[in-house]
Amino acid sequence: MAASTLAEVAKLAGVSPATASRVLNGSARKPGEDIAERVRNAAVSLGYIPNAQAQALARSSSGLIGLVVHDIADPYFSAIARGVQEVAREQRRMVLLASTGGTPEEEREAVAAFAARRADSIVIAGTRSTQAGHASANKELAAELDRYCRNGGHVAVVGQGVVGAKETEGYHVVAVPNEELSRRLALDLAAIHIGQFWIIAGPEGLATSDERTKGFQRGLEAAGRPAAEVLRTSFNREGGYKAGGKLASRIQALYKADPNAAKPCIFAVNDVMAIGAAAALREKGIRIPNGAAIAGFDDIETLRDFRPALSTVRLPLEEIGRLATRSTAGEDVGRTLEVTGEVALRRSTEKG
Amino acid sequence: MAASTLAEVAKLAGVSPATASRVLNGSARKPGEDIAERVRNAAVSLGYIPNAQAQALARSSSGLIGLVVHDIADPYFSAIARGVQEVAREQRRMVLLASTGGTPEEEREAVAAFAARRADSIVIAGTRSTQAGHASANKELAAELDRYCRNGGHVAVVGQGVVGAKETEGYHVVAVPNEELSRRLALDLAAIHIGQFWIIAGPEGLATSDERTKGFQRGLEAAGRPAAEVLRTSFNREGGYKAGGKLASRIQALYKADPNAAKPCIFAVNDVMAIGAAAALREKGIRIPNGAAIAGFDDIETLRDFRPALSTVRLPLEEIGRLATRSTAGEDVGRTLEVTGEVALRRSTEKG
DNA sequence: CTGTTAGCGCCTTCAG
DNA sequence: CTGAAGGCGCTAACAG
Repeated sequence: MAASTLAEVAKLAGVSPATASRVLNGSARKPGEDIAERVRNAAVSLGYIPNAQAQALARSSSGLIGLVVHDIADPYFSAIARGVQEVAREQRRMVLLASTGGTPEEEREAVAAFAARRADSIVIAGTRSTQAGHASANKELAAELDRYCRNGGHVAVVGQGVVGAKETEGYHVVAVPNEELSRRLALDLAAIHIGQFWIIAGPEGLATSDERTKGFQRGLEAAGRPAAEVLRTSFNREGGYKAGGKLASRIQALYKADPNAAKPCIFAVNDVMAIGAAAALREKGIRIPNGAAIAGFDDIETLRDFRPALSTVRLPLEEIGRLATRSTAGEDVGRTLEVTGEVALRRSTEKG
Repeated sequence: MAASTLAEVAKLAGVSPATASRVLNGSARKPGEDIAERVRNAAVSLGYIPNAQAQALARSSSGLIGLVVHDIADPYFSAIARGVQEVAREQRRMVLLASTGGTPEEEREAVAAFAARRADSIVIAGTRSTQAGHASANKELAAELDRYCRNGGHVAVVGQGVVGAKETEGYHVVAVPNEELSRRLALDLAAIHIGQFWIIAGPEGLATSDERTKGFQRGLEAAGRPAAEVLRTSFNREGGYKAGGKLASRIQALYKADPNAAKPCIFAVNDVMAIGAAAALREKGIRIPNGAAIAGFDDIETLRDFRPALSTVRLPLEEIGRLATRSTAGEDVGRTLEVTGEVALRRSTEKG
């Protein structure tokens, strides 16, 4: 027993499929109320559900919006996803989800799959990687997107543009001022901490991580402080934990050499890493903020109840998702797709 | 410039569309290698991307799997979503996402939308509500699902079955033993805590919340303890925070009346609520676990670094997502779709 | 093994 | 205002 079709509804109502279509779906011209009534009744009694696939094929617009994230379980991405989902709902469209793991090659696959499904637009929330090994995959991703746009697709990239993507029609970037914000964070921290700085960063070439690292260093420099040593690790909680473990030993050595040494300050390029690092420090007996200060980036909602409260940079994640989605839907959000954030100093970096 | 079609590829290769289709897509019989080669070249040079909509229409199978959650930014759901996504990828299918907010009416809408898109299967991860006001919406949801199944769709519901849904072919329930697990949790807690118990629960009628509450009460009873008083609030962090605030006053009163009163123990029906409650208690100066013990449910990954470590019940969320997805894909996962969890006692409910 | 012929379910010109 | 006809892009029976 298959779902009933428009033709069946039409037959039951004693009209032509064309008329039935006009009644049931949003057509320009409305048939007479009497006949419309019959059609609607027929539709209900048959439990008619329009076949969106067929509609999409006929009007070449699917009402689908593709969302690419690294990992939907990562709170950073799920917050953005919520924003995307919200707008999609408002616009009566549906979200197609793809978690990729983060390589440009996987993202290209996802984009291709979305293109195959004729998604009207695509939002890419993953961060760009400029690692040498990813050069050719990046090029292919850019090519794929370019083709998608030329075929009338709209794409919005969160964070920074896709490496090598042409600024074609329909290609938007929701810029996140990572560098500027972490520069400010560094400035604020340098004002209260006289000790040494360390940065826990993601793998080299990960754009978001690189930008935040660079901005932080610039801030330190502006404050007349020496550059921080950078520990590279994976861009997630585990990475933070490992790096935290290493730093713990160094911090212990520091205090052993000089019990009155100035308290060091750690900047992890995202909150999840900061939390991991904090866990490692705690395990080694280093208390925060007494033995070391630590700050993150993103201001992940789920992590706000963490104690000591984590200093971080608040990013309007949901809003980013909404903005990205709107920008692909023709709604002119204004040329300036730059979002803003703000430094949030809390207990984890308290003085003293 | 529209995307090129199979017909164009065929023409360029000098073959019929049928042949081109056989080469490019997974057909049973493979054409000769020489001609296949030509077709492939033509496809590449035209940048051919098969139109999944058209394919779906023709073979009446979309490769789509619909996922219904209350809120994708809630770590409980995003963990399940990760599992779903994972399996979908393995099976080369795509995930359609719908966040509903949690009412049966919205879920019905989502299911209808998935049905319209001819999703091959649907996974519903939200919790059921048996509130009186939801009775008719539940009925409609059940009817919608039933129809979907009769039309050949597969559905998997996480947690508990949809109220009133018929046990038709293609309808699976991934049962979560909420009651049993919280019963065990209560038993374990009763063994170390002699004080009073409180339960912070969601709104009445929310199945998951009700099951966990009931199980906990049963456990207390089995341990020879009086039933715990239940505070109903919303099923999220805010709800936990509010309830925590109320309890804080009562706990303070308790200690004021008797400075040596036995420490009370709070069970929040999910981790996110527990964290909210803990935050409220802390703000009112009640320390955990010294002034009060608290436990949650779910063992949310992002919350594991919370201190004091939260006692909870570990649920294999990702596995649940995987299982649900597999069960809808014909892969016979075995009749027993019951997952298991385990009590995890940690510092937040430490004795003394 | 290839090509031809019908659809899949719907929308949208066109006539009537 | 309604109905008939063609087409969206692809697949799956049939012929050849």
